Amino acid sequence: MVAEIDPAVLMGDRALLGRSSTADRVAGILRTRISEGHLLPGTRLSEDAIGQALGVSRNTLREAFRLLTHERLLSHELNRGVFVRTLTVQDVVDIYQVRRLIECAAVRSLTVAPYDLSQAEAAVAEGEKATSDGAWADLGTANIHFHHAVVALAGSARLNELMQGVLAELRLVFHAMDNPRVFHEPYLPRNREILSALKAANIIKAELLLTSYLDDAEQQLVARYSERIGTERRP
Amino acid sequence: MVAEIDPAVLMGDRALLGRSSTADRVAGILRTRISEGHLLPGTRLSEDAIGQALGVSRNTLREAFRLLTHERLLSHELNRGVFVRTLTVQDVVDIYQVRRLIECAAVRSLTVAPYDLSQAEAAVAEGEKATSDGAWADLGTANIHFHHAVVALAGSARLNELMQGVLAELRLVFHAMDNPRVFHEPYLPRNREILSALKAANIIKAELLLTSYLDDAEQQLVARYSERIGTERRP
DNA sequence: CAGTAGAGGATCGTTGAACAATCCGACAAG
DNA sequence: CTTGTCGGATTGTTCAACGATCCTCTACTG
Repeated sequence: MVAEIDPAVLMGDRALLGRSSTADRVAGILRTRISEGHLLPGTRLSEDAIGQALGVSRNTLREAFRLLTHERLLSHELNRGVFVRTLTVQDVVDIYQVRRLIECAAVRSLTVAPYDLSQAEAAVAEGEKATSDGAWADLGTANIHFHHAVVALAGSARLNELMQGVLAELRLVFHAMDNPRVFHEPYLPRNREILSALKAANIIKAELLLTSYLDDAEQQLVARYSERIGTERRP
Repeated sequence: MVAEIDPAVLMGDRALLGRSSTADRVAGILRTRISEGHLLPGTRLSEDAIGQALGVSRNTLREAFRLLTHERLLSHELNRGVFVRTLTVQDVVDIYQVRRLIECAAVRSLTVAPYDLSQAEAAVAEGEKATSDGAWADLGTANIHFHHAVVALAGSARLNELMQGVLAELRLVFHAMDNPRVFHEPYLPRNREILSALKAANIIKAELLLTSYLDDAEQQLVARYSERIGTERRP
């Protein structure tokens, strides 16, 4: 009898194999364009124009739109087309409500000692590198990575996905901040502080730090965002 | 000047008005068919057959499939088609991990006294009516409604939507229970107990009850579901 | 002059057909 | 029993077309 192959070995390769589909690739392109701020909120995405630009059919493009609409990056208005989503202040408040509940719950769920903080550690390092490079947009990304890593501690695929979506939405709001440095930089040391508390297995402290972090960010963002929206009424 | 109409009055009608789109309606039909158990997990949904049966084009049907795939009710395998999702035991575990975190977090977030328990109250009543009618499938639905109401206490649209999806997935698992009565009935009084604790503003007790509820349900479901899957290997 | 009605153009929603790519099952060969 | 191959069936993708809907601009009426 020949030695059999452990099926688990091949599991990782499955993703490489299965991922194709033009619609997915188109969605990926648009997703990065949006999250990097090249397509600003409110922009209308014409099926004809984009389909022609990317060289895909309208049907395929519509499937890509559908994908991004469910990720809340696009909003779809019947017979009017799709637009890059414009978040309301209420959306921002809801996003932070979700973050408060889920991130804190993820931290509080850490009872067994050996939990893996390497992702969170890496995200903080990423943020410190971005700071020393003066790449403030990357700093925002690193902060997002850190909080994603915090949620990942709960070990739930569904929660990870939700958080990924929520944080992608949050990026749309970040683009309304005209000075990313003054907004993002103060939060980097706070992330490291949270990480330290987690390392020390001081769950209570970590949760308190996290809560105040989110409260402050929300307050700052809402204040800045609401006045920003007020000035943008006239295109 | 003609008397003006209060805009709020028309808000309710908007949903009726705005909802069109053949794809959405098709998705709705399939969604209820699946959640009510007429389409069992593993069933393959042929584009040709269903498109012809519902009288819609293949393209439109594919948009509907895309919708339901993102709701995790269908699984889409490239070049093979879409199937009614078959959850793994790992999925069930993840679903209960999500429920534990979110439902408990929602309860714990109740600090201000006047929170609205009418939805939860109604769900328990719905369950008691289903029990007295002997409608055990409705009892399962009522239990789901109760826990949805618990999450709704957090007041977050995004959390509500997540929970709706997770509970819809859970319905797929429930259909694998051959005796819905013995599975669902014991949980009804526990829901009422949780409701009572909430009414008395005893948050800590409510959270403890909720945790043990979810632990028990998960354990029972995993045990029953894993052996069920084992027997279904041969079609 | 203001306000409304209507025509026109642009875009979307949906359909049907077509072709290539891929998968599945059966059958034959080793 | 396993492996290779073939043909049918289904999906992935594109294209063209038509009706429906919305937006804008014009012209008419008071």
